Amino acid sequence: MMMMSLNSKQAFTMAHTSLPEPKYSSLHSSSSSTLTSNAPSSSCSSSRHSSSSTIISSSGSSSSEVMRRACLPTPPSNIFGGLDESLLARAEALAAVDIVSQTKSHHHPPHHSPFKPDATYHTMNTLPCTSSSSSSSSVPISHPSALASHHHHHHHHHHHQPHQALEGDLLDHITPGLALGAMAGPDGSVVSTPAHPAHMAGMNHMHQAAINMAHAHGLPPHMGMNDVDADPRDLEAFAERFKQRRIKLGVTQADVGSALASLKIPGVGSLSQSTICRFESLTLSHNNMIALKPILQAWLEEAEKSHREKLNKPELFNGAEKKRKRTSIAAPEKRSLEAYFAIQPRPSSEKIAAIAEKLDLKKNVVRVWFCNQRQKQKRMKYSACV
DNA sequence: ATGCATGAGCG
DNA sequence: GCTCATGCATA
Repeated sequence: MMMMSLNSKQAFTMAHTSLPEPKYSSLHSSSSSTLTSNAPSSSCSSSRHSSSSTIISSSGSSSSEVMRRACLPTPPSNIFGGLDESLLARAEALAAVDIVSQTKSHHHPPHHSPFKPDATYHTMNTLPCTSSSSSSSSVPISHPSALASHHHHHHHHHHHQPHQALEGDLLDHITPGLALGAMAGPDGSVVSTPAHPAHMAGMNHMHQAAINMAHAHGLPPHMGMNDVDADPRDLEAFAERFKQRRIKLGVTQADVGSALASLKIPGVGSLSQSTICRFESLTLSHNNMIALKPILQAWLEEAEKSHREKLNKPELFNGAEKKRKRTSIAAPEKRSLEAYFAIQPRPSSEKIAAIAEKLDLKKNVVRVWFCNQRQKQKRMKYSACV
């Protein structure tokens, strides 16, 4: 498999209504709770979905994602005044149109499965799981101190609050449709993924204190708390250098992630390939970037040091359950969600429920989608900085 | 490289 | 129930 070169780096400067985002407490002491407490899950594949919108028809999501970010149909900000409904309707209409146009211009695998309502596909391959990087200890990093202290240059104007009226109307608008079309439980949500108790077996714990300790311990004095004030520009530069040097060392993102555990920095375990990738591409929050920087920098220095040693004397050693299902939201539904998001990024629970039913998705899926969408907006490159 | 998800912590 | 940091599963 080759990797896609699609880069998510698009310039994009824009004023989205930004975030109020005041605090940063974070810290993650992840514990290996094998419980399946939440996860409202729902019946796995079949179940309600009468909506004709086929789910499968979508697949070119990644590229569209980029486009999406690049050119968001930012709605006039006065929307909340009163034309919300019309706007929404319009957005949906547009979405519908898009669907059509896109559909025809779409290539697609010849094979067409009947279609899945939920669009969730499972792949349960039960690996004996002796995989190499099994240590799934996560590293809850974050810099309370950093955050708390002074840094952060977040400014942004905040956005106005949508009015309740909007919500009401919006719902009214929506509800009728689904009532007729699809039936679902009262709350529409229900069952869900079988719950995968096994997937987070070994997370570790950590506290901010530990992090601070980490700095006190193995990290160069000049970088510990200092990078607290790292400005976006520095982070970007570092990320870039990091990637370059990492590649030069012939190490993959995944390798870096698991190698972090070897640094033995108190409280620092391993990280996933995803996180390393996001760090390099700056698709993490500013704070997360700052928290990770010293750790990755420490790794980089260690790695280069040992690499040099190897070069000097190369001759000395020449030897040598079920898985989580990923829900897939079809393009049409996604467009609708985006339309809603443009109007109201933080829909109420009720509204989420209504949207979920209308799109024939699980409520939890919709809720999570909105959460993730909000997080995306906060990603470094496109929001807070620069 | 990214989409959808989990879970800690905080209200 | 949200925000955040992260991760698994996937394209």
